[in-house]
Amino acid sequence: MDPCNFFKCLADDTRLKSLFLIAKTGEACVCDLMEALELDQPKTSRHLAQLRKCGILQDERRGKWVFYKLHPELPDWARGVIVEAALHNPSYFNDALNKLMASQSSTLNCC
Amino acid sequence: MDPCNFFKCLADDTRLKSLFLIAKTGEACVCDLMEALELDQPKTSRHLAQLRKCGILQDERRGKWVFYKLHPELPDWARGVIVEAALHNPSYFNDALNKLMASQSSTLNCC
DNA sequence: TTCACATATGTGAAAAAACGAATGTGTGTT
DNA sequence: AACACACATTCGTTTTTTCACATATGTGAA
Repeated sequence: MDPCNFFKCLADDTRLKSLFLIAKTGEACVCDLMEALELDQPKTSRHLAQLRKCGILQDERRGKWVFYKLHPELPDWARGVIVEAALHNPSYFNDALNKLMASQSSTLNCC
Repeated sequence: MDPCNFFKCLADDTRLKSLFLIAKTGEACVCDLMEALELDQPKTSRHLAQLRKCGILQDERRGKWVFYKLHPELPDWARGVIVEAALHNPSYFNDALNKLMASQSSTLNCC
């Protein structure tokens, strides 16, 4: 995990918010992230793919859906950066987090 | 300090190594950073200026030289990100750090 | 004031990253 | 098999970032 590449991955609004949301909730599927961040599907998917390819996220398919979580082998310092940054910048993604948690706890939700 | 902009500032080899060097040594002047990182002068200066303008670094002129250090009002979480990342990635900038410390401790050095 | 040195900035070109739209792939259902 | 849905990827374009080169500014010494 080259530190410069790692920070490049965090240096985008879509990716950083996705990471914060996933760090806070443990995991999330693509459709919930799309709705929480109000993004179209290809954009969401492309950024998640980038985070997966560099080893920050791990994906897991369950039926039709794909869930993303922080990669279990992500180095502790890198995980710490994400968690601490999320902890100290709640206003940056609070709206999205509320939407995401509402989806995840709703029985009406797709997944 | 918007977290996305903060990470954008770290997402470049020159800037990240400069920050790591400054975090490790406390402060450094532009000419020492240039030599340690083997970069030309405008490139070094431009990246340091970017870090200064976004509030990560503070500059201080002493005679002909300008010294940079981490900004005293940098939020703790942001300082922690830089310090922890540097601590866990020594091989990323160790060569440059050795050169920098050699310059700083040499009486032959310019500043 | 003139000069040498250290640092900063303006400019246009090149490289890299992000984008939207269309299409492809995998899965469960009928 | 045919279909609907969730997600991934390709492609050409636009935007953003980085770069090298030239030039400007600030400082101390002669």
